[in-house]
Amino acid sequence: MKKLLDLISEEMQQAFEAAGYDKELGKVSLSNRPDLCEYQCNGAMAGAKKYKKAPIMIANEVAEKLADSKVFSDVSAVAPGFLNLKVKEAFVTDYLRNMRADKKFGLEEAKEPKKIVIDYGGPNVAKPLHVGHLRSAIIGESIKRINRFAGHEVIGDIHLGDWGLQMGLIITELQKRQPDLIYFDENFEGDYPKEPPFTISELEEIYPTASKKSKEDENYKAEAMEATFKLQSGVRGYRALWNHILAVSVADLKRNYENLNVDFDLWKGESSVHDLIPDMVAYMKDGGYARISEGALVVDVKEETDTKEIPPCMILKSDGASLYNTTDLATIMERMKEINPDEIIYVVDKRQELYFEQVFRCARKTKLVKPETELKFLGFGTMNGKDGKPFKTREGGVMRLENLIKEINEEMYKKITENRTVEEEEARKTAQVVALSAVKYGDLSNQASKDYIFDIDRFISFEGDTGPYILYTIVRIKSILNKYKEQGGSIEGVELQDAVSESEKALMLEITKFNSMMEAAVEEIAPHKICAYIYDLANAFNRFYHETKILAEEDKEKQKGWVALLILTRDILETCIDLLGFSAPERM
RNA sequence: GUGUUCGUAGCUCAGCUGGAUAGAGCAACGGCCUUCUAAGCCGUGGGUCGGGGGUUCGAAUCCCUUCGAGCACGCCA
Repeated sequence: MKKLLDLISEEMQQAFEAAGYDKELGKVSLSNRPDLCEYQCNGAMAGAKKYKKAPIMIANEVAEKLADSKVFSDVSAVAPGFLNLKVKEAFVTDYLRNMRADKKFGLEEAKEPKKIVIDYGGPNVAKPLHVGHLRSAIIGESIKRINRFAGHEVIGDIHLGDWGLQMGLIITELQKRQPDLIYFDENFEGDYPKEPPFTISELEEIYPTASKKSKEDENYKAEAMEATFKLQSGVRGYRALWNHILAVSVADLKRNYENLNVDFDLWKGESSVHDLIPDMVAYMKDGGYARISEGALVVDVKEETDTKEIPPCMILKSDGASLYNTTDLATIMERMKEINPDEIIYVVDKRQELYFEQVFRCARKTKLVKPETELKFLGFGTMNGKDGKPFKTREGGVMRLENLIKEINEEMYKKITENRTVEEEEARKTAQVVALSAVKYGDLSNQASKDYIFDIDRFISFEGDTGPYILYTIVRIKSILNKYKEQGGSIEGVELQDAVSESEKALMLEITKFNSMMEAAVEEIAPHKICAYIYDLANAFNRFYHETKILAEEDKEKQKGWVALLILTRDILETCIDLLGFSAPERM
């Protein structure tokens, strides 16, 4: 569907042309003076110079041509040359009817659907999720959904940190604690047990202990590196242990992400590409891309146009070991081979921007990707506490994600049960749903690239620009629709009617913005635009709600029109929050 | 040092490819419930858009400069 502003602009452009001016001048935008008009056109002022005419004269001539317009109910030329516009109710109604009939409420699906891989989440195996993982999960999930809605094929990959020294550390510590485990018996040739020799909580305790020891003790560190090497070279028992670690850890991660309403299509990790590394390194050497610098293997990625020094992209460390770059490049190689995406989006902490710039350039230069493959870095800012410094627990440690969510759920439960009687089970459930909206909306309503202040009290508030406020609005609509049905009304075949009040028209005009908003959100990868939109939409609805008694309306046709409007508003709001990654309860 | 992002109301944030009087929310104050969820709605006060220059008929927005803050700058991920 065409965007409303485009339709209006076309009408205006015809008028400009009819009056003898360049039609390009007839571009219409939203009014920035809602007290004066709904839309405005500034073309007369832009054309004043070209036609050596006072802008107001041009505006007047154009306005005359629009006297019988089917689109505008009011066109007035105002000094110094603004064209102030109001649209006809029927024109808006017609547009909304088309929106209702359209699957995507008027958003045109991508003409050439792209295959997009989104790399987000990025947790480490055997380490609990902490607040640092929250943004990547929330933003990545939303972007995945937004792109799918726009008609693209999207594959979400969690990209686990499941390889390297951290695994060696765990195995080493395990060996210290349980040296008799069959996995450490080099002569064992039978099948290893199916049950892991540890639980997730043990695992989560083992890693920090091992990490600490290795920092204090050289010998311990050497052992861990040895274990890492054995694992990577495929020693059976080590591989079997690693598989246990992975399985236990992934099960726990899945549970945690599920609570966040986040899921991944692929659970690949650094280990997935380990075997590809030798070939890739050989390819880079043979292709003449890589050279030795200070003992390390690097690919130069600086370009003529750089305003700063871009260091080369390191492929192998001077000790010959692989590093972050190596696995990331190998992952790109693997993705191109197995998925062949048109685009890969990395949802990563913005501090890694330079690093990814190097990786992207390297991938291009070495032709790991096609020239037309887009590699996008979506860096997000830090989640800070109220003091403006990185978010910490009260004790100053890193906050576990699970605990944070638990705490917020508890706060929300308290709020919900305050001054009202709700069944325990429903209250718990509702609290969880509303709490998730609070956290996600709190995060996504900020521009991803900026740091933001994580203020629980503000986010879980039901007042103002918050997730709970949006949910409350949806629940209100649902409640009216339910009561309407209880009264014997049918929602089948209800049809939108022309607005009869200011607030109703304002609500309808707000709804019409959906497709242009979505287009921008997709184009700019900007979930916060959806937040801003639904907040405005919720406000417009609540204003309308306040002055319109729907259930008490005598005129049944009028009432049906409102019911249709309610349904459309609800559907759009629910579609939007789904794109943000949360949902609304039936009651709250 | 180099690069980069940012600086908008007391606080937290919007502000699209330059347009009229710079917007929300919170906090403060004042109204509105015998009627669909008052977790709401309506209203009041609050601003040198960090400073200075420039481009333009017109700048929070574009350019330059300056001050201030964050972040990144080869063997961590």
